[in-house]
Order: sequence, then structure tokens, then C-alpha cells
Amino acid sequence: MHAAFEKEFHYSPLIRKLDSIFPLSADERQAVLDLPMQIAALKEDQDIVREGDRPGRSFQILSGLTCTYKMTGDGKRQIVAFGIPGDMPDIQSLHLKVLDLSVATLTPCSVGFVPHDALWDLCLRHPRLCAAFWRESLVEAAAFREWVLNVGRREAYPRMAHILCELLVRLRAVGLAEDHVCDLPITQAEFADALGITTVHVNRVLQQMRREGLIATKGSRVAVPDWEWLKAEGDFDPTYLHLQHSGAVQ
Amino acid sequence: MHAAFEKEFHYSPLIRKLDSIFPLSADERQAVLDLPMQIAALKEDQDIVREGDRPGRSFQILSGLTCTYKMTGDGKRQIVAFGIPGDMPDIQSLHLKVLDLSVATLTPCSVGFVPHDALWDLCLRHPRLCAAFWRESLVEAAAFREWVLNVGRREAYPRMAHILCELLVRLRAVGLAEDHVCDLPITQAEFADALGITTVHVNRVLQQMRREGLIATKGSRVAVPDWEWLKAEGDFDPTYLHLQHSGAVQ
DNA sequence: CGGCGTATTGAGATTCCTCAATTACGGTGG
DNA sequence: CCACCGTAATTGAGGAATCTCAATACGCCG
Repeated sequence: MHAAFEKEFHYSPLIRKLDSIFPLSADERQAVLDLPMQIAALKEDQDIVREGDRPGRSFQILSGLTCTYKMTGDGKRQIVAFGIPGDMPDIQSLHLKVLDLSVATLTPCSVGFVPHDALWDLCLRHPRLCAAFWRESLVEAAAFREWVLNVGRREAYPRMAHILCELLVRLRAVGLAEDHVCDLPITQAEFADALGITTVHVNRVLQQMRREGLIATKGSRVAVPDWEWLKAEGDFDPTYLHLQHSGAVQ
Repeated sequence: MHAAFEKEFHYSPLIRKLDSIFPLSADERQAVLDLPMQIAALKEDQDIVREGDRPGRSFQILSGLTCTYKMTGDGKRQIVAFGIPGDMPDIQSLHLKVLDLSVATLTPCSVGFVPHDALWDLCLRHPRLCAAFWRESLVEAAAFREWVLNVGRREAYPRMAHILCELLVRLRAVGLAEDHVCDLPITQAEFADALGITTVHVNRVLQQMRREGLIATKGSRVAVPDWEWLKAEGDFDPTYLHLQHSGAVQ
């Protein structure tokens, strides 16, 4: 019984995500549970996959936070997405042989690797699951587009507010945030790489936010006293996250 | 015969793209040709679809240039992608009901609308075609990631050089550019919205590029005297375009 | 020959950056 | 419980890239 429980536990972020897209049939659910998955426990600040890799498997985040990033030729880093439990940041490697991105852990993480051939097999047998994976990659693309808008057309202050909104909404959707409080173990240097600004500037923006009462922090814990206010400052509209199937407060 | 020829002509960008991903069987080819497609001729500077729409069809660009863009709440525009013949910029609407992006023509365009149910039917009957469409949306996502990197971590000059590289390589891949010359009917204001900078600054960057001989322009015609030089200035590595199947010079 | 959209120019303002300390904090060993 | 260490956060001052706001010039179309 213990092994079965552990399996449910490990697969649950994926099952949960697929199930939120459309209710899984018993058959489909079983097919996902039958996926071979190699669990790995990773320390923080460790690359899971790296640009240029040709992996034969994709992974799912079971617990912990990751970031997806790219580097310029002169060594500047840009984070293009944060990964939370249930995400599969390198699902693209199923179709595209050479990875054009890297994924690193921000915290200790547990991830599950699934061989590509098993995923292919699943997709062929279960068109609806195939559609769900495809859909997930489209949602991911929508988030990249919003990220471009954020970095390209918002100033540092609303840019930071926007990222905080996105993180909070997504964490709520997977049950990792109470209404307006969550744990964000992300350093200012990491925020800087996500926002396309400097660590120093991140620091100043955060100070201003705290001074004005837009957010309150204690360690890595972030509280948002007035959600509507933060949304307004961040010019945040959650449509692009395509979460309508979850009942999360937005 | 005339009608058949016209059909081949209209479908060719799509067939060509799918065929470049993997050689189509006669069956698959015919299935694509059998897709109902409504052709429309559009003027320049016209929205094809708009954020918030719930289209029941997707479109393919048959000729002309488009841009995919988003707006901030205070009316600033960010272009997140350029579309060229063969692209399907709103394929996401097949899975995501509400559009989170807008697509507009930059030049007069011919586009082909395909109803979603026909696409779903095609995907169910032909898993390889489904995979090809999915793959295309992943390539698109890879381009968004690079766009984030470009806007977030490169200064205006290399940022512009990078966009020029991307456009040139993609246009070459569909036969719309000679080796190092192409037609880019994109205004400086449109480049500004793509790069996340000001029209004034685009102008100054382009002047510098011309002064230094990195590019030469005549009307909307752009010539690149030294491709390797432009690539170097733009920190451009075409891996993210995942074009390995085409024989284009990169 | 106008007229209109696009490109160009100039000068002053801003945001954000760079560089270099300095301080705070979480965890560790004594 | 406290001293110590390393990472992360904070601060200050000067500089650079980019913006804003006009104003002017160009080029194509009718």
C-alpha cells in the first residue's frame, strides 16, 4: 500500500493539472499512472537541463521552484519563466531535438523524468491526453508573450508588480499559496534576471513597494494586503494564464 | 485545371512547412489539401484577430507580413512576433478559447481561414500532422523566449541586429529573401514596438548601423554586406528557430 | 503641387546602470 | 548562547542609455 500511495503522491501534480484541463476518464488516469517515471531529488541552484542538450526524456516538477533561462553570448542571463509543481518546462524536447533553453532549480526540487517514447506512446493511444499536453505548451507560450510585454513595455515598478501577480495566481492554482500570502524563495538577483534589470534596481523597487504598503515581506514570505491594488499597479489581467478551469481567486 | 492550380498555390505555404518538418505521405498531403479554407485578401494595418476574440477558426498566412502584438493597460504596444507566409499565428485558438493576443497585417496580406473542427478532424485522423502542428507551436514558443532575452538583456543596437538576423533567416527559409538581401516593409515605429524602445531611438540605431556599413537600405530593401558581422553584432544563433530541416544558409 | 505618413534632428529629462562599499541575516561550530 | 561565515540585501554617487517633446525634412501618391 505504501508504494501505491507514494506513486499517487508523485504523479498527483501531473494528474491534477491534466484533470483541471478536462476530467480524466479512469482509463486515461491509469495510463498516466502507468507512465514510467524516474524521480530525482535535486539541490537548489542546479541545472536540470541545459541549452544544447538532446534529452531523451522530459521532466515534471513535483515539488520546488525552477526557472527557465537563456544566456546572451556575453554571459547575461534572462529568466523567461518560473516553474512550479505540475509544470513540464522542457516538454518541447519531445518534438525539438536540441534544447534552446536551460532549466535550473531555485530551491531543492523533486522532479520526475519521463522517457519520450513513453510520452509518444501515451499520446498515440490517448488523443485527449495528447491534446492536453499540447494545450499546456500553448499556455506556456502565452506566458512568454506576456513576459515579452512586461519586459518590453512596463517600467521596473509595474514590471515587478506584474511578476508577483503571476506567481501568486499560479501558486494559488496549485494550492501553494493562501489567498494573498505565499512563500517566494527567489533572490533579488533572480528577480533581476527575470525582469531584465539590475539587482540594485530590484532592491530599490522592492523597497518602494514595501514603503508604500503594496507588499509586506518577512524572509521569503510575501503578503499582499490589497490584491486589487497590486493587480492595478502591475497592469495584471490573468486571461493569458488560461486558468478558467480552476476555481482559483483571480 | 485552373482551380486546381490555384488550390495548390494557396495551400503551398502550409504544405511546404509541414513537408519540411517531415516528408508528407500522399495521404497526408491530400488530407491537408482537403481542408476547407476560406481565402481573404486584407489591406495593410488591419487587425486579423484581436485579444479577447473567441474565433472558431485559425488562419494561415499565404502572403504578406503580419505582427502579433499585445497592449498594456495604458496603451503601449509590444510586438512579440512577426508572421511570414506559412505561419499560423493564432493556432493556439484551437485549444484556448479566448485569445490573449492580437494579429495585424503590416502589409497587404492574403490569409486562409480553416475551421477548428476541420483541424481537429485532421489531427485525429493523422497523428503525424497533429504532431507537426504541435511542433510548430513549440517552435513559435522558442522564438518568444529568444524575444524575451533580446528585449531583456541586449542593448538597442544588438537588439535590432538580432531581429534583422531572425527576419532574414526566416524569410530565406521560405524563399522570400536572396542570400543577404530582403524586403522588410516594416516602419521604424513597428520596429520600436517589437524592440521595446522608442521610434526616435530606432532611427538613431539604424543610422549608426548604416554609417558603420553593417546594413544598407534603399526604401524597404535591406542588404547585409557581411552576414557573419551582423550575426556577431546581434549575438545571433539560429538554433532556436529549429530550422534544421530546411537547407537555408544560416 | 500639395498633403500625409514616415524619417530625422536637437536638447533636456529620466530611468536605470555601474561600481564599490557596507549592513543584515540565516546557518554553523564552539 | 554566541562568534563567525557566507550569501543576500542595502546604500551612495556618478554615468550611460534611452526617453520626451517638439520641430523639421523627406518621399510618395493623387
